[in-house]
Amino acid sequence: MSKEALPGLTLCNNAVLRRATRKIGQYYDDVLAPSGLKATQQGLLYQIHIGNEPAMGTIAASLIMDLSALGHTLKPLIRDGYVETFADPADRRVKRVRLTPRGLAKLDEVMKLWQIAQRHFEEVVGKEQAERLRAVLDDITALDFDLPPATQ
Amino acid sequence: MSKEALPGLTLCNNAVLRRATRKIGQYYDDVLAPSGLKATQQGLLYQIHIGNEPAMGTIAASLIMDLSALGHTLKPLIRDGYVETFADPADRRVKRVRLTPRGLAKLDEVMKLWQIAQRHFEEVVGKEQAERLRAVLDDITALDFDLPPATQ
DNA sequence: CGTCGAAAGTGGTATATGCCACTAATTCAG
DNA sequence: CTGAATTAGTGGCATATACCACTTTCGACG
Repeated sequence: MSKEALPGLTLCNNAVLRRATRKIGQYYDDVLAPSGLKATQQGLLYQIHIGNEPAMGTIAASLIMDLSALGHTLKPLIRDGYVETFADPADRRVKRVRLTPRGLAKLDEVMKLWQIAQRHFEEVVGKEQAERLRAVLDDITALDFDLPPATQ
Repeated sequence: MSKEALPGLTLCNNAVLRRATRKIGQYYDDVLAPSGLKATQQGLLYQIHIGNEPAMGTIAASLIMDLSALGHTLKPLIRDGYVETFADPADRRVKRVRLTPRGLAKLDEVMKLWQIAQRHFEEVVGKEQAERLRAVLDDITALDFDLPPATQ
């Protein structure tokens, strides 16, 4: 009996998504490795870069990520001097984030690797297929799954 | 300028995948919450259940997950008495895994919640769309992205 | 104004995952 | 049969992510 005989592996939307994320994440991480950054960190630096000194809550919302998780994820980047934070003068509850010059340089460096990873990914998967995948994922991500539909 | 104006957010295959995984994972976790298990744990219990007292390496390979990561993930489940391990008599390097009776009961319980989550997900996303998504993700997951294509 | 509830983050705790160095058990070449 | 190479897991360390209880600020209201 081949492994394909196992049911369920491909039935759960969440499980399939997770598994794909591990695989693809592994691939991007491997390509970005020479920079010393993980793909998640590259993505976060980029997100900060394209934002206008975004507030933490803004970043978290964009990435659909828990605010506290973002705080934790940011720490290594602050520790390594790529990112710095400062209180919004208009509302001291708000903490804004920006790249340091060092962080900007690092982002340049890692984006070159990202382009290689992205290009090869699209070669292997197919540009159309990749585009379609991203579109579908974006659509789904934008949907509203109210909690329990009939958690009776 | 709307948030949609930001480039890149939807350009990186890995970032989009990760973001979707956070969102969908959140949803499944929420629905499974009454069981006390996370969706990852439900998936792992299920994987163990459908395997034939699978070896750790076998599980890790099926889930495309690092072997040591699997070991870590298994610990809470062992601690809570849902899962037990034993050495393969034929090859004592191999450690096999199985559900305890308690684990089997818990799996039954959580699978009911999973069905609710899964059903509602497919209602919201559309059955066809969900199937297509899983198929594409499976395809991509099966591909071989040799490391650096031209990491020059 | 003072009070009170909402909003934004922080810290602690727990799971999810990966890498690396190391150990134990097997396999295989000679 | 013995020593080298391989295979399966473990443990430590680091990042990724989430939830919850708190603290600090704001803003609204009487």
